[in-house]
Amino acid sequence: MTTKVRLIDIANATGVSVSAVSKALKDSPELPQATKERILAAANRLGYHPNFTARSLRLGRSNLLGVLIPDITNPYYASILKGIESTARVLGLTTIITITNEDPTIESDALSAFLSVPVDGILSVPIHLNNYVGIKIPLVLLSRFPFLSDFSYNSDTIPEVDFNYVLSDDYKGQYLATKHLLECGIQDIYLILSQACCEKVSGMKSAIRLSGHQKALRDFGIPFDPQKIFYEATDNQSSFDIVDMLFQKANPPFGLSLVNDASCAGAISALNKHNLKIPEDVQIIGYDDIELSQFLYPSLTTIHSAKQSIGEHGVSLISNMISRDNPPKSKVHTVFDPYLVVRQSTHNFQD
Amino acid sequence: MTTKVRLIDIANATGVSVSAVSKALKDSPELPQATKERILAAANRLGYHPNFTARSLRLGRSNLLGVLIPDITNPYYASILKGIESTARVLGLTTIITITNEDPTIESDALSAFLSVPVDGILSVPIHLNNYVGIKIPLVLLSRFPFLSDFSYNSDTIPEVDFNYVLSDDYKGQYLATKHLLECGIQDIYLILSQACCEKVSGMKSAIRLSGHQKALRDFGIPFDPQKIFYEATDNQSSFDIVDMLFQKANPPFGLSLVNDASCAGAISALNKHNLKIPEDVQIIGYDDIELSQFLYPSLTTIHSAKQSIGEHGVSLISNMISRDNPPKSKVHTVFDPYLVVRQSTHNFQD
DNA sequence: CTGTTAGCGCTTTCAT
DNA sequence: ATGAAAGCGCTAACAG
Repeated sequence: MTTKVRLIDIANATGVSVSAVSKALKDSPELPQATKERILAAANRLGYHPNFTARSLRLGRSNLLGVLIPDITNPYYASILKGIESTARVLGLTTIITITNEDPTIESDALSAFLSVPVDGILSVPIHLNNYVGIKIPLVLLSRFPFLSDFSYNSDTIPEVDFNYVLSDDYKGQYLATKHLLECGIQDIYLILSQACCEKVSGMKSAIRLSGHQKALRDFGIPFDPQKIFYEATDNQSSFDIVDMLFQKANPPFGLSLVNDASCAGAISALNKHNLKIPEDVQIIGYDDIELSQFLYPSLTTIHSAKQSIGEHGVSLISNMISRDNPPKSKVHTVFDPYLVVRQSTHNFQD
Repeated sequence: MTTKVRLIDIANATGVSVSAVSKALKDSPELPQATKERILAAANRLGYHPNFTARSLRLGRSNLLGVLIPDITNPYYASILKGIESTARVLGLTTIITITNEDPTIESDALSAFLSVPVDGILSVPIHLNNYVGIKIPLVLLSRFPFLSDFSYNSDTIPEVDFNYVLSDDYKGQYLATKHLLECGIQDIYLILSQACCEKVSGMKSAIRLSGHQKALRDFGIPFDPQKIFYEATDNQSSFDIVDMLFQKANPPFGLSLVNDASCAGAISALNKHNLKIPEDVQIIGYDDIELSQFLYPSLTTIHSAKQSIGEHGVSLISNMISRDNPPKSKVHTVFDPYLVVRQSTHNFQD
C-alpha cells in the first residue's frame, strides 16, 4: 500500500492481464462492461495513479508545455501566464514554467532543459532571439518580436529566421500614446523606455516604441529631441528616480509617457513629492492597462494591450501545432491591436 | 538530423556501446579519457539532448517539483513563486506550476496529476487541507496553515494531520496592525478580510487575522464590534466598493485595516472619491509590504511579511526531504515573524 | 474478447 | 576496460 501501484498490481488483483487493465482504464470498447467495472474498482481501491512518465516514453508525447516568462511580478506578464495556464489546463496540457529574469543564460539553459524532457512545445516571451534558432519542436513567441505595423525595421541583430508569434502592435500603441498627449496640447513629451540593450528583444521593443513615438511627433510637426528619451529599469523605484531627476530640467506643463503601467506609481509618487499636479502640470500616460491603473490617484490614462489573450491564443496555436502531424509550412503571426483608454491623468485643457 | 538523437546513435557514430556512451556522458572513471572525449565530441556534433523522461523512468526520480499557487497576479504570491523558481533552478529542480485560482477542484486535480507524473515533491499554497491528507511524497505547505502563535485554534475543518509548513505569523501580524492604529489614537477600526469560506485555508487565515485583531482590541480595552469586519474578494475593485459603501456608515476619523497591500489602491481611490484625507480623516494600513506600497499616494503603512523567503525556504526544505532517504519522523514548521513598516498612510496626531 | 510481447531511452549490474 | 542485457511502467500490435 505504501509502494507505487502499477498496472500489473491491478492485473494481479483482478486476475486479468496488464493489457486488459490498460484497456479498461481508457474505457476501450474491446472489453465487456462488467470486466471494465471490476478492473476500475480494483484500480480505485488500490489507489492507482497512471504514470505519465512511462506513458510519455512509450507514446513519444508528454503533454508538457515549456513556458518562459521574464518576470512574474510584473502584472503584465502575470496576466499572460494566467492566460497560458488556464487555457493549457482546459486543453489537458501541463506547463513547465521557468522565469528567465531577463537573463539570456537562464533562457538558453531552460530551452535546453525543455528539449531534454522533452516537452511537446515551447511558449516564450523571448530575450535573445538567437537562442531560438534551430529549435525543431513547436514554438510560439509571445509579446516580443521585432514587428512594426507601419515601418520596416533594419538591424543585424535579428536572425534571418521566421517565428510564430502572438503579440500586440507596440508601434501603433506608442503612436496612440504620444498622439494623445499631443492632442491634449502637450508638446514637451518625455518618453521612458526599457533599458534593455538592443541585442535583446525587449531592446528592439524599445526601438519599436521609439519609432511610434517619432511617427506621432512627425505627424504633428513637432521636432524630435533625443534628450527627452530615457532608458530605464521598469520598476517603480527607477521611474521614481528618473522623474525625480527630470524635475530639474523640465518645465511644466509637460507630458510623460511610460513604458508600462507597473512603473507609473513611482513616477506619480515623484511628481507628488515635487507638488506637481496631474494632469494640470504634468500629463502622464502609461502602457498595458493593468488592473491597478484605474485605482491609482489620479487614475491612469493608458494604452490597453492584450495580455491574457496573448497567453490564451499562444496556447491554442501551439496546441494545434502539436496535434496536427504535418506542421504548417508558413509561420503564424497574430497581432492584437492596442487602444487608448483615457482616464484622469491626461486632459485636454483647450476644450 | 531532424529526428531525435539517442545514445545508440552516438554509439553507432563512435563505434562503442550504449553503456560506454552513458558512462562517458556522466564522466565515469571507468572509461579512459580519450574515449570519453571522443564520445562527448560526437554527442555534441549530433546535437544530443538527454531524455529526462527515460531517465526518470529508469531512476524513479524526476527532479520535478509540483507547485500550486492560488493567484499569480497578486504580487504576494508572485514573490513566493519567484523565490521557489530561483531556488529550484539553483538546486537543479524543475517546477511544474498550476495556478489554482482558489478553486479546490483544480487543486485536487492538479495534485492527482502531480502524483501521476510523478513529481518528486509538492510545494503548495493550499486551499482545502483535506486535499492533502494521505499524500505520501514530500510535501510542504506555504503561507497558509491554521497556525497561531499565541492562541489555540479549534475547528473540525482542520484535519487531524500534521504537515510541513513555511509561513509567516498572521496572528502576530494583524495584532501589530491593529495595535498600530490604536496607538495612533484610532479606536473606530474597520477590518477587511478575505471572503473565503471557513472550510478553505484562506478562510482559516481570516479567522487567524480576526483573532489577532481582537487580541489587540482587548489589550487596549476597546470593545469588539463584528459589524466592523468585512469579508470581501481581495482585488482593488472589491475594496473600492466596500470603502465606497462604508463612507455612509463610518464617521471620520476612522481606521482601515486591509487584508493585503494589493487591494489598498482601490480603498484609497474610494476615499479620494469622497474627499476623505489620508491620514487626517482615515488612517489606513495594509498587509504584505509589496513593492508598490511605498509608491502609492500616500505611501502605505503596512505589515512586512516574508514572501520570497517563504518560497526559497520551502524549496530548500523539500529538496532535503527528497534527497535524504529516510524522511524525518516529525514535521518541520517554519514561521517567519512579520513586522510593522510605518509610512504616510497612518500618523499619530497626538504626538 | 483476452493475453503475450516488443519496445520507448536510459542506467546499471554483471559477464567477459 | 568494455559491452550485453534487464527492466523502469506503459501502450499497441498481434496472436490466440
